[in-house]
Amino acid sequence: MKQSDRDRAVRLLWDPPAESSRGPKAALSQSRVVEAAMKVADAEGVEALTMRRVAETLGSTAMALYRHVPGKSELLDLMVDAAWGETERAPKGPWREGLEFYARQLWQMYRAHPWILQLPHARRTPGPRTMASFDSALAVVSDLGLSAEEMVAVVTAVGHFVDGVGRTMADRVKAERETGVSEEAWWDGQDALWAHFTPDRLPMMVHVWNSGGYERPLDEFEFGLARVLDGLAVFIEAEERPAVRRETCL
Amino acid sequence: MKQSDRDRAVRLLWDPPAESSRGPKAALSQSRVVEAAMKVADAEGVEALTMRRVAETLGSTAMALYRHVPGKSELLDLMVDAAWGETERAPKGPWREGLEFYARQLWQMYRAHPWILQLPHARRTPGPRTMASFDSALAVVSDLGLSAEEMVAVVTAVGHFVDGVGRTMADRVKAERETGVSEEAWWDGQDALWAHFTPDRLPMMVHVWNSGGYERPLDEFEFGLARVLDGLAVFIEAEERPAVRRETCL
DNA sequence: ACGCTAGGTGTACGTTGTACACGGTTTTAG
DNA sequence: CTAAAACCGTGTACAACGTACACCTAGCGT
Repeated sequence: MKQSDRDRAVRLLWDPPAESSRGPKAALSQSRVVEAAMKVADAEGVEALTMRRVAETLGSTAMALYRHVPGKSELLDLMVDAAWGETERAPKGPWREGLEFYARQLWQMYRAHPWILQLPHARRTPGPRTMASFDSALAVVSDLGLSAEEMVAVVTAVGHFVDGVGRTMADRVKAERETGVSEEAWWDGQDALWAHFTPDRLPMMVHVWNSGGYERPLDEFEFGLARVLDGLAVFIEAEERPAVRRETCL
Repeated sequence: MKQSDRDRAVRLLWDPPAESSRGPKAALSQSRVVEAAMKVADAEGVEALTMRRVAETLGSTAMALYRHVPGKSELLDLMVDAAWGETERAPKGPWREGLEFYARQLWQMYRAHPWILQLPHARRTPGPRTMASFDSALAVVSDLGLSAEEMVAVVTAVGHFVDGVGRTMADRVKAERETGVSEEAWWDGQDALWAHFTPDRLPMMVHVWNSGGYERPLDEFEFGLARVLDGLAVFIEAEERPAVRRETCL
């Protein structure tokens, strides 16, 4: 990606597009394209999100979209920021409630728009609404005597956990939509697989299965979130914090 | 996916392929194809993983691969299980060391084969090596008086966190490979973006930035893992455990 | 009234997974 | 020893993808 492309992406997201007066009245607009694209992705998944399909739902042609959006990549940028725009900012108050609120907003966004988790995340130019949400999360942990690095680490730790559960959830939603088979029905049909789960090979797995460990599974999001917040509490409320400082991990 | 496809996928992973005696000597084999595919994915990313590209590295043609692997989807199944085969089983011992070991094995696998995190995960037929690793993780938490559901929840919570950091890491690796620009250099070149980060819009973000919160970031994996394990410790070592039971979250 | 500008269309290209028909090679059956 | 059967690898072909390019048309500013 060239510098010019990056700057264009920034303008696209941060400077609202000026509408022109000349030429024929536009049947489409940037926001209409973005909305239509989100509807397609919500209903049919990211793999159905093609320029032709979006155009079709708008009663237009693929190439018409390019008058309102520079390309598919930038369309995705706009869609992601629009999704963040639907989240609420974390409120001021006790850090634990605030972080939990942030996590639940994230989770809700991923449930409404699971395609976000199937998109590449790094190097995506962050939009104003994305940043506003992150800013509100930082505010939640701003009065705890944490260093700036620690504030960032705390918020991103929550984010990483929600990303992890979210991805699993998104994959399941996608599989159910594509196959029309529920998660439960799918595993029930795997007799050929179960035959290989023998006590000599997978002792714990078989034991857990026979103890009903998969009949009423704990909610993965609720359980994990509670643990993560407990762990952050240990860190935040410690008298002296360990110095877990290193160069960037990558 | 039809039942026959599922059963075939199971056989593919769990029953070692019998080699045939008739016909010309095979220049390729299933394991050679899988190895070559992993090398391509490691070096060039999952988007470069095309049948033609894999065949090319083997000095063969795309269609030749179909004699050894039913299709691309099954090839991915085999690749994933092969990657799990490179991990070590978590040792018996104190639960915290065991879970940490499991998390580090996961992390190491994701660093060696970041493409795993870009593949759909749900409904992938688990192979023997995948299951063996999971089984060893269950064994680590088997003597703590947890219920079967809780054992599963604890292990998957760790998995979800590592998945989350891993995905971020994988995206960064991919972006660096594709663009040839390091993460740091990329953000340095985003002057047009920084111009929009004003104190009135993003007060905390600007404050954190000015306090050097991004100069020496904490290691996201190490920091988060310590918090998650702390949180699990609170749960595991509690006198009475809360009953966080619900129907499946999805 | 005229021309510039911008919106929308149709065609075309290279790349993907893989179905299908084919030709060559080796082992087994008679 | 010969013929058949089984198997390996190749070449061609198709539909779907993002999008470059050339084109036509509608409407505002002069």
